[in-house]
Amino acid sequence: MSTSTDTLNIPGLRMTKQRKEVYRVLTETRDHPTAADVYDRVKLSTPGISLATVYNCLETLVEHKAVKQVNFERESSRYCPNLNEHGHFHDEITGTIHDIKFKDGIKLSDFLDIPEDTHITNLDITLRGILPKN
Amino acid sequence: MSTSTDTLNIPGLRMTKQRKEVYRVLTETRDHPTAADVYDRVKLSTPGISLATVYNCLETLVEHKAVKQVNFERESSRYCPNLNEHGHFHDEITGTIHDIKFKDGIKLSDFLDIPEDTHITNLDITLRGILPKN
DNA sequence: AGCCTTATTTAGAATAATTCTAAGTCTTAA
DNA sequence: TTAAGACTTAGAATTATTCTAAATAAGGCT
Ligand SMILES: [Mn+2]
Ligand SMILES: [Mn+2]
Ligand SMILES: [Zn+2]
Ligand SMILES: [Zn+2]
Repeated sequence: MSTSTDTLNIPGLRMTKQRKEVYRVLTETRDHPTAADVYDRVKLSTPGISLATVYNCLETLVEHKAVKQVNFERESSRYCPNLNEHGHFHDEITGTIHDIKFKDGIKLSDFLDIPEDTHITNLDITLRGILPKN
Repeated sequence: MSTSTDTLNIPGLRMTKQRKEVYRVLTETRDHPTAADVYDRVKLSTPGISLATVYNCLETLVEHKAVKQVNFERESSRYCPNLNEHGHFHDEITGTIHDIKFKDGIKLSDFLDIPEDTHITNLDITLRGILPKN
């Protein structure tokens, strides 16, 4: 919940102003913004940045596993700085997206029928729905 | 596993040749084809069909819950005639996509931390990985 | 500091999946 | 039969994203 003030550092990468700002925007408000959202926010502090650079920075951050890319259906990709394994819930009333934790100690094979020893490299769980007592 | 010979019938919809053929192609080979794949296959029996019509038919079938639309990351949508609730596994070696059953009697809240009484309208689970002894 | 090499950024063009538009065709129900 | 509406079609448009090529910035080294 608290904002880390550590500077992002990825070995072999130049921590340019643009990369730092894109990353800062993602950690500052964890609302799963799209690239266009990030662009709008970064422009406030870095007016000269281009949308291409925002896409480049996001791609770099994703490649280096500093953030996650999250897709809902065929909408624009969204970006998430939560590196813990988690799913996403899209609230149909408010439009907000919430991180969903997996129950502690649960294994994929506890709820999915997958062959023994399958090596899972990626797992995406996304839900849409309506929260109670809304 | 057996192919049903029942004709698809959706109340209020005209079962045109195009819709029947698109649906037949989807049930005939359950390999999760893209719209372009479906187009190629339907053209064999219905050479005059247009890609727009394939998209229209797929959209109609999805809207009426006769088939499911499945998305992997930002790839082209794929289509699946399996109406049981299931997830998808994308085999990174062969590129094939497999349906994944949920374990019997499992509830979402058994493995996900969601507020009580949340009304889930949609659930997407997709995995990528490598099968054993490949 | 000045110079060189390479990474990064940038604007704009290109791409690709999908959706839209408008016109033609088919179905169905009086 | 005929009119209304449903459906299909070709091609244009849209939109998120990626690509291209030129400009700039960052480091490393002297
Ligand atoms: Mn996210
Ligand atoms: Mn599928
Ligand atoms: Zn998240
Ligand atoms: Zn399926």
